[in-house]
Amino acid sequence: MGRIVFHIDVNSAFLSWTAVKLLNEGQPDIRLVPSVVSGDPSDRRSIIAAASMPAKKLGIRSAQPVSMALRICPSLVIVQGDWSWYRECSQGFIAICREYSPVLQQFSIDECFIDMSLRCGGRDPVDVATQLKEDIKARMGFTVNVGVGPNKLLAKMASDFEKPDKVHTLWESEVQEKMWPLGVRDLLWVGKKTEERLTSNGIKTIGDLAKIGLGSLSGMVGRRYALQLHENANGIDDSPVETEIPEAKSCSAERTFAKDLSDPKDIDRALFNVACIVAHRIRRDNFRASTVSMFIKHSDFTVLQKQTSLSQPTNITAVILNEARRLLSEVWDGVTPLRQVGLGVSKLTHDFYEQMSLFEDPKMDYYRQWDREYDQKRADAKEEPFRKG
DNA sequence: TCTGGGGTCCTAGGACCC
DNA sequence: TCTGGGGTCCTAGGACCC
Repeated sequence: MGRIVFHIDVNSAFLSWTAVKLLNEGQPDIRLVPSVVSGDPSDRRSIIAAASMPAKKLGIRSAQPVSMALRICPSLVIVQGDWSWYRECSQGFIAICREYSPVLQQFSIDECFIDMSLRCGGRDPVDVATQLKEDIKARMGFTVNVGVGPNKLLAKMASDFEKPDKVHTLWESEVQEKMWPLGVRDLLWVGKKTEERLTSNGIKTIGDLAKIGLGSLSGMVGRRYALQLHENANGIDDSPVETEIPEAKSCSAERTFAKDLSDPKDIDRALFNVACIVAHRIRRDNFRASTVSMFIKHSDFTVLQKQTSLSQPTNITAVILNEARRLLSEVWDGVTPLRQVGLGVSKLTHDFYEQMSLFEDPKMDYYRQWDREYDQKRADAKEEPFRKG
């Protein structure tokens, strides 16, 4: 008995969700006109998080700078994103999917897989998928694509076919006809770099990838990755629908400046801000971190990253900030303009057997108090999720 | 046109230990 | 004195995802 997996993907998620919110407020449906959702629209450097179908028809795409989209379409409607509303919408459609199967894996804020192997009850999976799609539309007010296949990979590839508001299948018997003619870039896990490497070797379609020998593919992308690409191009994917939410492994925050900055005071202020955010998030989720990393992005987009291990895991803002400052002084000359600074922590643990050192810095008590007050103030404030979804 | 913010995993070299 | 091999940890960098 083969498996049946659905992949549910919200169409232009942030844009659809914003449209529903505006409709609730009695405003016109932005899905019907060229419109986009962005971060801060007043920031010249903000980019597009989602575009409506009419905007897409004009060539406006996610990840484009807003300024570029405005040049294409000066009358473009630009709306700022609302994270807490998006979380509500996400939870809503995930809950509906869960009614269809409890074996559900959330893949991102707007995508999930459900294992439907035991849940179709003899009905045509396409009928069940169509019912799910209509159910979400009726109850939530936005549309989704549902991909139906024998595994997660093919279900996800299928949901990416024609949009919006569609159900597509991609069974093993359809792989040749529906997937092999597509460009390699359309295959999951093939990004820009791998596409370049493959096409320069004459591998243009997923079918080319499926048929090439593993040996020569290994020479292009490395053995391990070659194995995965080769299997996926042939429609093979044994990975289960994972219902467990994995523990976070890292937490980071970064700030891109409206203009590149070179004044150490400005850089330090930004570093302070991201340290507060990161430390607050790990405290909120009961973690301590043993590794602190810091990164800078130059005007030309080159990134320098530096990390250090702590002798003891911490969640204290001041400790994290101090390490980051030390790392910054090692990677930055204090003069070169910077586009972005970021700070991350990893090696996260819930172990709280704190080694009370006799020589603990007496300032630690003060730092902890400062953090408590910070957390208190932040508790009611709007908070972005630690991880999407 | 001029490129956000937040994650995961893999690789590769050097240090260190047995 | 010189020669190994294997395992693990650390750090830097790069690829991918949404």
